[in-house]
Amino acid sequence: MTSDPEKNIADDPIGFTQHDHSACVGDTLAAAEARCAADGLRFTPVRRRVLEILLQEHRAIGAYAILDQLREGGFGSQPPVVYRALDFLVVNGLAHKIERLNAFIACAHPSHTHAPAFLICRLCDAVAETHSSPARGTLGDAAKATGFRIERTVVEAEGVCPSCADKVDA
Amino acid sequence: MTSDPEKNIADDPIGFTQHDHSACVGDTLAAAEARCAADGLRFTPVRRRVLEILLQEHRAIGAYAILDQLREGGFGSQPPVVYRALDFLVVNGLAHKIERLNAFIACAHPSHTHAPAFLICRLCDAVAETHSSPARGTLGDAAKATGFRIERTVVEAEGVCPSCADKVDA
DNA sequence: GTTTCCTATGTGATTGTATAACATTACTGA
DNA sequence: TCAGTAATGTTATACAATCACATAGGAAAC
Repeated sequence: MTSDPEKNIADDPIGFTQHDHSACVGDTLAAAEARCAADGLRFTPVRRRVLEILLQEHRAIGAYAILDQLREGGFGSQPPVVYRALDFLVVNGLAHKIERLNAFIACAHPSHTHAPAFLICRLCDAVAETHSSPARGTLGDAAKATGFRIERTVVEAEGVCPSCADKVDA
Repeated sequence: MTSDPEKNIADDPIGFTQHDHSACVGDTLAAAEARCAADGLRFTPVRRRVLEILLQEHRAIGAYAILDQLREGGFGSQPPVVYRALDFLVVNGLAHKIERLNAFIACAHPSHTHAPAFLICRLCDAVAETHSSPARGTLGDAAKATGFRIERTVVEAEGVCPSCADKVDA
């Protein structure tokens, strides 16, 4: 499940589309660094490395898989190390947790705050990030009717991505 | 977190409303039994007991909490016992998993198939079930645009239920 | 420049969640 | 009755997350 370096350039499905992967890693990392500096947040080596791992993987990966990669880089190898870094990234909108998978993924749109939603392929585990406004629509109506105050939403769709659908149909 | 028998009659918040709880347990259990018989499914003692536990609790509870209660009834006491029963209930629409909580809850509308959505109170852990049509709206549009085929959706809103909001404001 | 405080990290231990693998039992239908 | 399948029992283990406490590092006050 480790990313193949051979595939890093313009050959990796993210959000089910192709793109220049190495550039996207570098760009996002630089953007994250800039934003942390601007907001007075400390973008420490561990946090940076964890975000880098998430960006390279470009699919949802579990905390312990991240930990394995951290270990190789000489960082602390105990679970709290990775969970603290992930918590920082999630709280500051640089990563998201996919509840369905108990796994994490780098945010695809870190620039603006949003209510993220995910499309999860059950065959290849690729995850595409989009956004939703669940507070509008049926759910929002139900909340309004009962007097429930929504603070945060989890919206995750499971199914088959176009690339895997092609393979299955073939 | 175990349900208090004293509260079982008409005094338990479900979906943030009051109702006759003992009747709802019995009725739902009977309905489940009837439906399994009709569909050729085996509503075995363990499965029945797990559904009963979920109905009595009427909030999301973890697999191991269920296991503790199973044990008392002389059922197998190993994790697979409860996970298999839960899987049966979830697959057949008699229970749902709340991904956000890694916990399970009896289905509130077992009669008709639906895309369930949940309102989760972060203060009292009460969970209300409603329904959504996430395939319509922003998420559906994104899926359509990328060619993703949605098979199942997880929609969970976290926030504060009306009852807890009253207490906080007071 | 040093002291102080707060934040972040390192580490060991533990708890909670979930599944793999395999043996055994029990229902169903030929 | 027998074979096949579905369900259960049980051991072990993998994966997920947190607690508690010690140590180090950076920022601000003095």
